[in-house]
Amino acid sequence: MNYLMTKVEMPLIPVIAELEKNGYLIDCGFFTSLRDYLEPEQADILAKIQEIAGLEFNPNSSKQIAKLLYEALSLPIPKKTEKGSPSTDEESLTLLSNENQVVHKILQYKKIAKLLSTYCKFPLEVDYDLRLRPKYNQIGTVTGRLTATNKIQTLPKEDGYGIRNGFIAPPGFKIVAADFDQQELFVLASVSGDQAMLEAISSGVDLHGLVAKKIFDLDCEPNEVKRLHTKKRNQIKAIQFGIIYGRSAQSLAKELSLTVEEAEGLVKAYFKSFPKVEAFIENSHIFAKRNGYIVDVFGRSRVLPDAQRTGRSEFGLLNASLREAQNFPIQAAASTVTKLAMIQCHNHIRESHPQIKMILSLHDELQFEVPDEEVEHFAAELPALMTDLGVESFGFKIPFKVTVTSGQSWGSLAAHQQPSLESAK
DNA sequence: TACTTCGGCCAC
DNA sequence: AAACGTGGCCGAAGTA
Repeated sequence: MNYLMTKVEMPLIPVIAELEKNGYLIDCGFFTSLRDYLEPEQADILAKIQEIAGLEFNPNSSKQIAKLLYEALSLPIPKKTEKGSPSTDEESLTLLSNENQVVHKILQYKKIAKLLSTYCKFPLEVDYDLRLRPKYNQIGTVTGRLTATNKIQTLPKEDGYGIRNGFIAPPGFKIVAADFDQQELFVLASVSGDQAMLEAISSGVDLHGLVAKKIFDLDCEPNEVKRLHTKKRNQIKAIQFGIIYGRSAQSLAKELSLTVEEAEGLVKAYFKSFPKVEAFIENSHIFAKRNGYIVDVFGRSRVLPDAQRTGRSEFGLLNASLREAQNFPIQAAASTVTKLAMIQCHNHIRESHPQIKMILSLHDELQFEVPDEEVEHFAAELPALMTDLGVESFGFKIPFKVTVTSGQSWGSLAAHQQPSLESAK
């Protein structure tokens, strides 16, 4: 039997069962108060929009918005949807927001509508004990990641109202969260075997800052790049994420307000610094073209029949496949790393901390509900539990890094006091 | 009423 | 026309 089946997926089943049994405690009062605050706001904004557009106008309808903006008001169409209709998404509306006051109001309305329709209904979805119990799907993605119901994986971070504050620990308990730092970049460095990137990561400094310093030849410390050269650091950040996603120079250029040539130059400089990253990407493309599938270091595979297309008219399909081939070995291996960490945490809790509950798994993060008196101890144990995974033979020669935070709610997690790096060694 | 498609938007 | 990978889920509108 192969590794993934015997050491990952099968042992994970009882962990997921626990996760589903535990659920996440909800502060229902928080959400009903927020709803009661937002509903009149929404009604006010709707009234103002309807003054301009007519009484039966519904800003929840993209069709009606398009009709109003592009027909009645004859505003220019910034972009179209996949099917060719004039787009009314946030990006388009923001571009038009100076043209007409109603656009601004529609944007405000959409923000509130999203919160009310999607993120204020948890009180209706909790069980008798006020716990939300998402269902995890172990085979919900092609890459090995978990999927989950109840929007537990898509709670907004910067919504202005602190939605995450409504996800709480009971009295006498704290939420303890553990995140892998830059998990996918660690994976990329490891599976590509790029010595420069591995060293950059091992150094423990801000990775985007360090790479920006290297590529732009900055003369400050890597950890100061974020403050002193924010823009340059953001460019590197976009490039590094772009590599994980197979992003084109063209779309990088658009996001960073650069010319395509400038973006291409940056990517070139990046690859010059990390040659094995470039080779790894090329090899992923070549493998997928040759074989019609791709496989990661743990043996997880994905069929990619479109990678073998050759026709001119199939170029789009081919390229989409090659991006998938490029992303898969990174995202898939990262998902296995998280699953291994889940299994270790679960086993350790079962043996030593019967009061602790695992309550969330979110791609590169795990959360636990921990009795106050055990928080210190468990927080200190977590990094080793999640990083000593026995995966050296799969190419992971440098340890992953984990950051632990804790707090009364998901929205108020704060850095946990950690032992210094020196004493950890 | 039930289901599907579309446009849109939230996360990692 | 766009050109960024993996998803869930919302309301509107159309269809069975």
